[in-house]
Amino acid sequence: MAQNRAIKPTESELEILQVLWQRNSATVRDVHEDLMQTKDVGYTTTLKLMQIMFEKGLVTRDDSSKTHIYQPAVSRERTQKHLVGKMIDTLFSGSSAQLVIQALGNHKSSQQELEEIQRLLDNLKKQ
Amino acid sequence: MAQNRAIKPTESELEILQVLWQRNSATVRDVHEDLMQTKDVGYTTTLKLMQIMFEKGLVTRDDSSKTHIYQPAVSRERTQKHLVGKMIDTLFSGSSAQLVIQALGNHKSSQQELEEIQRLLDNLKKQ
DNA sequence: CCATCTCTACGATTTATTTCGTAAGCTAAT
DNA sequence: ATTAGCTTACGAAATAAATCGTAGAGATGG
Repeated sequence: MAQNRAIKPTESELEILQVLWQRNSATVRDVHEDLMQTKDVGYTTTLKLMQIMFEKGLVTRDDSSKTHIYQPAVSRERTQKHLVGKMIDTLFSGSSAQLVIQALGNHKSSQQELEEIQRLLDNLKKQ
Repeated sequence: MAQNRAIKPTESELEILQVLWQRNSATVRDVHEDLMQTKDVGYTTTLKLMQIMFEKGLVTRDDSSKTHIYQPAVSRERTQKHLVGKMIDTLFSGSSAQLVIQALGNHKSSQQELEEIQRLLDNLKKQ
């Protein structure tokens, strides 16, 4: 069981995890350059955050070479599940359908994605 | 345009807004007692938070009588929209469909809600 | 009138989060 | 070997959020 901490990355940590999930593994510089495309922050800030994340167990790292290589230690799915659940609770009074409606209504999806949702919906309706 | 601040309630503020949205208007004590059902926190903490929210413009209040009466100043819908949008960005790489799938998959909805989603989906597919 | 209760205001403290400067160690190129 | 360029470690400051204690005002019931 061990690492069963509550998954609660902060905003900034989430941004970093986002990058790590995408690249699967990355150095501090990789992450930092990625982040710099959207926000302006010092290199050591990114470094520090990633060190803290390591301490918290949010990421693992390979420090066998001078430049450490980081990987996410929490899965994207589990984190999504956790945060979506929380949002449903605190913002949608527990109704996942309301969240779905909100998400579908205000943000466009491709035809293909809509099909995927349709299939899922068909399944749920059968049960 | 005036009050076009970024809507960014903190965790605790969101809990309070939740209560206010539900009741439409409430005193600090009302809110506090509601919150106490799930968390344990001092009365003055709730008071202070609500005062801060007032300063930020997240709530309005009627202070014509000694016991002030608060109301939400931001709509539930707009707040939902904002936060859902942010979540889609930072946690689902911009794919609202992924969020929908996550929400539908992990949290049960009533048959009726599924129908509502179906209708919405039909509409979207037509366009 | 007085004690008690409930409110608000407000300052202070604590805790969490983000940010960055500086130092020191490697490595590669001069 | 010296310098320039990266890298990590680490402490500390700045900012944000949450929590609470205390004081004082207004009402209420004895």
